[in-house]
Amino acid sequence: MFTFSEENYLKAIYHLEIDTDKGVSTNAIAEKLETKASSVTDMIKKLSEKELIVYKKYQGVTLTSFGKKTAVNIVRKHRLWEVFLVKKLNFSWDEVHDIAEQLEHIKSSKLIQQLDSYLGFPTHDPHGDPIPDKEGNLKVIDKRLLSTMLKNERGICVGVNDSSSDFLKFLDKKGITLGKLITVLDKEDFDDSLLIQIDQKKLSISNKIANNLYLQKQ
Amino acid sequence: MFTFSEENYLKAIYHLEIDTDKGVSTNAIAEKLETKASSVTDMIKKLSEKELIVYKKYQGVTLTSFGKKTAVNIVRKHRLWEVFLVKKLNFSWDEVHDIAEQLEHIKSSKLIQQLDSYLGFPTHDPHGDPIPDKEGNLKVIDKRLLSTMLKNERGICVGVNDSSSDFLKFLDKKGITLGKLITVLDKEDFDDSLLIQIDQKKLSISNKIANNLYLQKQ
DNA sequence: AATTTAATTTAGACATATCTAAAAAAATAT
DNA sequence: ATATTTTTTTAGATATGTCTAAATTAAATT
Repeated sequence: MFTFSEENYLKAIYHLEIDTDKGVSTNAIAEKLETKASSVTDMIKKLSEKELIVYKKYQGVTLTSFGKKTAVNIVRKHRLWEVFLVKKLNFSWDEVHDIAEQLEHIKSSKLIQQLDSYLGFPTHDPHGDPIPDKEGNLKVIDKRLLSTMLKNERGICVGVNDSSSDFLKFLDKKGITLGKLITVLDKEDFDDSLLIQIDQKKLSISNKIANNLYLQKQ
Repeated sequence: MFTFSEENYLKAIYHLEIDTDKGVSTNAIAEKLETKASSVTDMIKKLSEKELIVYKKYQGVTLTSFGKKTAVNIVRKHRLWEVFLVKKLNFSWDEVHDIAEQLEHIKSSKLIQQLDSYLGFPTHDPHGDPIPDKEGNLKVIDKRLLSTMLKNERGICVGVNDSSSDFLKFLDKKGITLGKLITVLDKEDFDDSLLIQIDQKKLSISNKIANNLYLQKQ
């Protein structure tokens, strides 16, 4: 079907498209994939010939419906494998990304179908990101960044914006995991830091942290 | 570490080395991997530079201990994934080979360690082939081809020589699975076919079939 | 031992995916 | 509107892994 490289480009474009309404720029893709703009241009031509993306010179790219379907399927595989690693093989949520990056390229629709069923058709991965179903539909939940919440508001922690191992380990250390109830006790105007309540503890949280935590408002 | 292609060559050489005491020939590798001898020569040079194999022009190749260790690890991963697919994801034994060919290249020692533990440290894959342990040791069982057994001898079916989907489906159809007791009722000199007893049934088995079934003599 | 056949290697080509350096186009600033 | 900066593309190079066709070496046959 497609090469690993092609699949990685499609996934990158898919994620970048979510954050913008215009086309995705060559440089944005290069940055995301840690490669050079010239390499991106080369690959863009190839994906365009295969009708996975729409491309006009200097205009940025957008996924075709075929390209989007393909990209969503890769995301689906990535997130299902992450669930498998955490739920069945006892990995922690900060260890699974790199392995899932490999597993997402395994080609077998039956494999994914069976894995999905084996895991009980999960709707979210260990970081709270939604898992597309077989048709590519996402269960989007109404979530807000902790940084946008006001004093005395509260919500359940349902996701992270940054899945880096360092950030996730930090959350573990502070006892912040998905499903925990968080209440904003105070906001500090000076540095936008927050005083939050979680379990019995009070914690001071920097704006950078609050900008990477999603809550579902209660 | 190594590329998929390098790993596939190592695995092929490993399997071919078992059947011969001399070096493995270029043509044998080419046939096994369904590629051309010239491509094999190219790859041989590369593996030799990396000290995975010993190679002298026109002499055939042998794995170094480093090469063998690497190859055994790939075999280990392949067979563990096969067990996973059959035991956990309800695949049948004739469906797992191609998927395991992909999964065997996933790089993560922790993944394999956890998978091994999750599966209960299996010693054999769904086709009866032994799974090397972490150190690369194989539990070799004393098995004989059904075709070498004499009239009135019997044994437990413990493995197959040919893991092709067609052959395995044939065995399923005849009710021949690992663990079954098979008794040789008669041998036909004319075509070397066998009359065997399995469960309550009597079956006539061609020599080609008998040459691909391993029994553990009772 | 010479000849024929088979196996192996070399030479040169091609496709994929990447890169650097330079050129071209678009966006921004003066 | 012109000049400058940034973005994007092109041109040409490199590495991997493959191939065909030709040359070389080894093995088998007479």
